[in-house]
Amino acid sequence: MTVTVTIYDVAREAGVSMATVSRVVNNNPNVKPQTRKKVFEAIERLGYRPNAVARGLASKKTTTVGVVIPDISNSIFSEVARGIEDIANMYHYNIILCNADKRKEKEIRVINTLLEKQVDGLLFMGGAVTEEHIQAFKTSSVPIVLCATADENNTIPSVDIDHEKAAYDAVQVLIQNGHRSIAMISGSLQDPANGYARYQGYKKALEEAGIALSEDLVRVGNYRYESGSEATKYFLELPQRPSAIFAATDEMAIGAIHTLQDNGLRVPEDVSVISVDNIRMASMVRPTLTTVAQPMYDIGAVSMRLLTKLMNKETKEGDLTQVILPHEVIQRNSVAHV
Amino acid sequence: MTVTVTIYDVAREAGVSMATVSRVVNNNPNVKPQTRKKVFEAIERLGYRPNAVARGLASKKTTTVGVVIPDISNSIFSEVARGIEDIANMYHYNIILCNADKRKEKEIRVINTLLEKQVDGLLFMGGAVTEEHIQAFKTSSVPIVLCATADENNTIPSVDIDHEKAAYDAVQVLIQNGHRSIAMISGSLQDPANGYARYQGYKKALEEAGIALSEDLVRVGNYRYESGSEATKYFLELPQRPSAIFAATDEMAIGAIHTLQDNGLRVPEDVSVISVDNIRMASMVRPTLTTVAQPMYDIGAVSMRLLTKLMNKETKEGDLTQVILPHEVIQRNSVAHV
DNA sequence: CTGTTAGCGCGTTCAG
DNA sequence: CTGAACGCGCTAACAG
Repeated sequence: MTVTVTIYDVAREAGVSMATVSRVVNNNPNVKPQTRKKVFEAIERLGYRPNAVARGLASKKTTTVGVVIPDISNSIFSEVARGIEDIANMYHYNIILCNADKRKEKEIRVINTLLEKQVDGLLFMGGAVTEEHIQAFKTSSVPIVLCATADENNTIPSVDIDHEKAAYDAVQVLIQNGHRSIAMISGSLQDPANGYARYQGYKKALEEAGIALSEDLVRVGNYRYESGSEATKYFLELPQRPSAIFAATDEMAIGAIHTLQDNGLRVPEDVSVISVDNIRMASMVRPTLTTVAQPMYDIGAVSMRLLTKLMNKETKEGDLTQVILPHEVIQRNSVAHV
Repeated sequence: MTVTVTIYDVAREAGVSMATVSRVVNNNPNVKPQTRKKVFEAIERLGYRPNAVARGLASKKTTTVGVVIPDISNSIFSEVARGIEDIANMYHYNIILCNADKRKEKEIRVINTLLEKQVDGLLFMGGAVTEEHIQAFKTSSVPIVLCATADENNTIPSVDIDHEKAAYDAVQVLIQNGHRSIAMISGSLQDPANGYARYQGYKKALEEAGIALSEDLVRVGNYRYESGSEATKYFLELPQRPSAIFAATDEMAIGAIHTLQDNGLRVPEDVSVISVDNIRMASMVRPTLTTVAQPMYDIGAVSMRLLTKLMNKETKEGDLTQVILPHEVIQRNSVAHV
C-alpha cells in the first residue's frame, strides 16, 4: 500500500457515495445488504484501510486512552498495566503508555501531551497527587481516573486498596504470633500510598497492641531489594535485634530475608518477615513469603472499566467512583510464632 | 476547557493569521520575536492546547509508534518495553502498547489496528514471524522492526541476541566445569528464538563435546517457574540423575533450583543449574543464579533507535538493519565443578 | 516575516 | 436506503 486509498476511492470503485462507504465501515444498519456487499468487495479489492486519525478528527473520538505509569519495568505496575490493557482491549480501546517515574514535572508533561493527542480518557498512576496535578486534570475535557493512588480529598474517581489497613493487617499477623519487637522497612514518607499510609498502618497496629514505637526500628527504603537488605543490616547491628520485620514491599522483604540468612539467621525461626504486595517472586523464594496481597491486575482492570463507564457517561451523578478493592493476607512460610 | 479553543481562536485573539500561530506552535524560526510573544500570550490567555489529531491528519505524522508485545506483565518484556519507551520519549514519540500473547491472529489484528491509527512506525515483538506476518507487514507504508525476534530470511530489520550462541555458551560453562550429564528444560520448539534456537545451542554444545543427546534429559516447559519445577521432578525420578541442568529461561531455572532443594539436594554442590535471561530475580535467589545475560533494556532501546532512523529515512540502502546484540555469561553461584 | 488558500480522510446532517 | 455538502483543527505550499 504505497498509495493511500481513501474512502473516496472505495466509493468510486463500488459505485456509491462516500457516505455509504462510511456507513458500512461503521456497521450502520441502514444499508441494503446488496449495497453492503458491493462495498465490502471494493474494500477488499483496493485493500482499503480506514484512517483512524481522520475518523478521530471528524468524530472527536480516538478510541485510545492514555495511561501514565511510574515504571513499566516494575512488576507491580506491569501487572496493573496488563489489567488495564485487557479491559481496554475488550472495549476496543488502545492505550498510550507513558512512564513518568513518579516525577511531578514529567507526570504533568505527559498528561498534557496525552490530552493533546485527544485520548478519550486518562488513567493516572503516579506518586502524590498534588494541587498541580488537580489543575492539570481540570483542563481536561475527558474523564480521568486515578489508578493505585487517590487524592487526599477524594474528589477524583479512583481505584486502589486501603494501604493503611493492609499494613495494619500485616503487622497484626505478627502481633498475633506473639511478636512485640517489630521493625519496619518503610517506603518514602512522601509517597502517600505505598509510603506514608503503610507506615500509618504499622503505627496504628503497634499502638493498639500497646507497643511503643521505636525510632531505631524504622528504616526508610526505596522499595527495592537492596534497600531492604541495607535496612536489615542496620537492624542486625542494634543491641537487641527485632524478632520480626514488616517491609512495605515484597522486594524489600526478600532483601531482608536474604540478608538475615546471609548472617546465619533462620527465617522464620529466628526472625519473621512479612510485607505487602504479593508479587510473583513472593512464592518463588525460600522460605516463601507471607504477605498481604494487593490485587494488581484487578486494580488495573477495574480502573479501566470505571473509565469506560465515565467515557460513555454511564455513571449517574452521585454514583460511587471511589473504589477500594479488598486485600488479603497470604499465609506462607516467613512468619513463625515467637 | 469545556469549549475547545482552536488555532483560529488564538489567531483572532493575537491579531495574526492561523499560519503564524501554527508557526510559533511548531517552533518555526520565521516569526518576529514580538509576534511570537503576542501569540504565546494569546495561547496562555485562552488555554489553547494543540490538537494532535488534526495535526496528524494534516501532516501525515502522528509521532506515535505502535508496539506489539507478547505480555507486558512478563518481566522480560516489560524491561524491553522500558527501553523502547525511554528512547521513544527521547525522540518525542509516544507508544501505543498492545499485548498479543504470541497468538498469531491477535498479532495480525493488532498490527492492523495500529496501522489504521497511522502510527509512524511499528515495533514487533512476538512469537514466530510467519508468512502471514510478512504479508501484514507488506501492507504497511511505515517502517517496522522486529524486536527480540527475527524472521527466518532476515529480510526485515530486527534487533535480537544470538539465542543459539547464548544457549551454547551456557552449556559450555557446564561442560568446562566437568559436567557430562546435562539435562535441558527447553521452551516450546515452535518458538524460534527462545525455544528452538536455544535447544539447538544445547545440542551443538553437547555434540562438540562428544556427549550423546539423551531424550530423557530434555523436557519442554512453558518458560514459567512451575514448568521448571515439573521438569526437574521428572529428572529426579530418572535412574541416574543429571549432574547439571540447563534451563532455557531464568524462571524455569529458579523453579528447578527450588525443586532440587525441596528434595534435599544442594545447588550447586549436588546439581548445577544455569540458564539464559538474567532477570532481576536471578540475583535475588539463593544460590544466586549463574546465567547468560540478555540485554533486555538495550534490545528495546536499540530497536527503537533503529526505528527512528528508518522513520527519518536516515538509513541508506544497504545499511545494516539486522543487529545482534552481545550476550554475556554472568558467573554467580549456581554452578560448581563436578 | 506574514497571510491566503487548499486540502488531509472521514462523519454527519439534511434532502431526497 | 442513499447522496451532496460541510466541517473537524491543522499543515503546507504559495504569494506577497
